[in-house]
Amino acid sequence: MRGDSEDDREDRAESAGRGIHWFRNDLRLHDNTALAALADRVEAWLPVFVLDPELLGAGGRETPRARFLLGCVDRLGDALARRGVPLQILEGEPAKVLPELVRASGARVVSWNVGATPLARRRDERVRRVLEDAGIEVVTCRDHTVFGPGEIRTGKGDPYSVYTPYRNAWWSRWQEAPRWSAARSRIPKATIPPGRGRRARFASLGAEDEAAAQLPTPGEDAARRRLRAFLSGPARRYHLDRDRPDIDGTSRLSPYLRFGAISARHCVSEGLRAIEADPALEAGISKWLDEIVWREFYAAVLENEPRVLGESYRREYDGVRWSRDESHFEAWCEGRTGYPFVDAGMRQLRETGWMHNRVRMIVASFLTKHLLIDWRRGERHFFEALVDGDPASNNGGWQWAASTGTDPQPYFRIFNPVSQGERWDPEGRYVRRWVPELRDLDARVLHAPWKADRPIPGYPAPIVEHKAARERALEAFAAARAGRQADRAEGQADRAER
DNA sequence: TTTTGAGTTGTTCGA
DNA sequence: GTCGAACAACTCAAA
Repeated sequence: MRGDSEDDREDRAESAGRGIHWFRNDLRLHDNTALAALADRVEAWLPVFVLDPELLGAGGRETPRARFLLGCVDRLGDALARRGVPLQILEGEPAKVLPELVRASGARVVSWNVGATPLARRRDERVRRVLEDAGIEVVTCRDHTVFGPGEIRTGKGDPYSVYTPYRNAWWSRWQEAPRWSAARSRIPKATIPPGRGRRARFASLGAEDEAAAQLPTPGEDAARRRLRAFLSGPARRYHLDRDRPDIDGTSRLSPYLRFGAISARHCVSEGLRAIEADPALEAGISKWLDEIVWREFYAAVLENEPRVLGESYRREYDGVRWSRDESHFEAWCEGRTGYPFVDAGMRQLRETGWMHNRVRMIVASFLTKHLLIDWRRGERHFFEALVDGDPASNNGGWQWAASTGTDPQPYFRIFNPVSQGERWDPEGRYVRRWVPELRDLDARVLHAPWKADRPIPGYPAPIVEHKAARERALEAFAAARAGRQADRAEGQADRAER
C-alpha cells in the first residue's frame, strides 16, 4: 500500500487473472479451443497476433496467401474491437516480442493452439521455454483438426497409412466421442486496461485490395456465411458436381480452414446437422465430409512422419531420375504447355491463387508424369501460389499424384489431359474462361487444339506428345522400382553373408 | 499366425 | 461406339 498508487495495487491484485491469447492459424472467436480454455482461467485478457516473417513465407506480404492471412487478421481485429478488445499486432520473432508484451501487460497466462508442422512446433517450443522460464503459465490446445495424430490409430496402435481404414476409424471415433463445435464463442470477460508502456509496436497490415486480387473475402464472418451458403445450396449436388471445374460446386472453404477462420469441428458439426434436418442432403454432404477427413488424414500423416516434407513416402520412388528441363517447368508454371485443361488450371492458379481440385490432380500428374519433373518442385510452386496452401494437404496431394505417397495413385494410371478435359469440362467453359486464345474454338477440338483446321494464333503446340511422354514416365517409374528391388536383394544378400 | 479383402479420383487395348 | 480386362504386384489392417 505504502507509496503505491491505487492503480498499481489493483494491477498486482488482478494480474493472476490476466492472460494473453496468441492468435496464429486460429483466426476466429467461435469454437476456439485455447481461447475458451483461457476464458476459463482468467478474468481479463489481451489478444495478440505476431507478424512473423516465418509465417508469411518467402513471398513476403504480396502473395495471395499472405494477403488473405492479413485480411483475416484485420477482420479479427474488427470483431474484437466491436467487443471493446484491442488486438495487439506485434512484428518480429515471437520468442522475443511476446515476452515483452506479457511483461508490460502483467499477464500470468499465455494461451495458443499448437502448430502442426515441425517448423511451427519448434517455434512454439522456443516461446514456451522463454515464457515458462519467466514464470508464466502456458496453456496450449490442439485445435487445427478434429482429431489429433495420436487419436486415430490401428488396432496395434500404429498410425494409419491407408485412407479408407483411417476414415472408418475416424467415424467410429466420432460415434464414440463426437466433437461438436461449441455453440457460442467464449472469451474472457474483461480487457486488460491499457497500462504504462504497453502500446505494442503496431504493424501495418496492408490488407487492402482484396477484390482486385480476386481473393475470397477474408475473415470469420465470411467463412461462416460461406459454409451456410454451401450447405443450403451446392452441397445437395456436391457428389455430382464436385469434379466439374466449370461449375461452382465446391465449398471453397479451404483458405478459411487453412487459417482457422472456421474450425474443422464446426464444418463437420454443421454438415451432420444439415443431413439430420434434410436426409436428401446425405449423398452430397457425406462426400464433402470425406474431404474434411482427408484433410485430417494428411495432417496426421505429416505429424506422424515429418520426413514426407522432403522425401517420398514410398522410398523406392526417391530413385526416380527426374527431368531437369527448365523450359518445361516454366511452361507448366505459366500455363503454356499446349494442353488446354492444364494451362487453364495453371492460369487460374496464377491469377486467383486458387485452382479447382480436379484440375490440381491433372496438372500435378502432368508435371510429374508427362514432364517427369520432381513432385517437390510442383509442391513448392503450389505452396507459394495457393491461397489455401497447407503443408500437409499440399504434400499429401502431390505425393498422391506423383504415385509416391500414402495410398498412391498406381504409377501406371496417368491422367490423359485431353480425355480428362472432355470428361469434366465438356462444353469447354472452364478452358475458355482461363485460356482466352481458345475462346472461339469448336468444342470438339477445344481440348486438343492441334486437331483444329488451322493453328491458333498465340497458343503453343503441345510441349510433349502424350503417348511418348506416358511411356517415358512408365519406364522411369518401373526403373526406380527395379532399382529399389535390386537394392533390397543386395541388402538381403549382405545380411545373409554375415 | 495366417488369411482375407481391399485399395479416391484412370487409361488403353482389343474384341 | 461400347465393354471388359489388363495394367503389377504389394501392402495394409483386421478377423
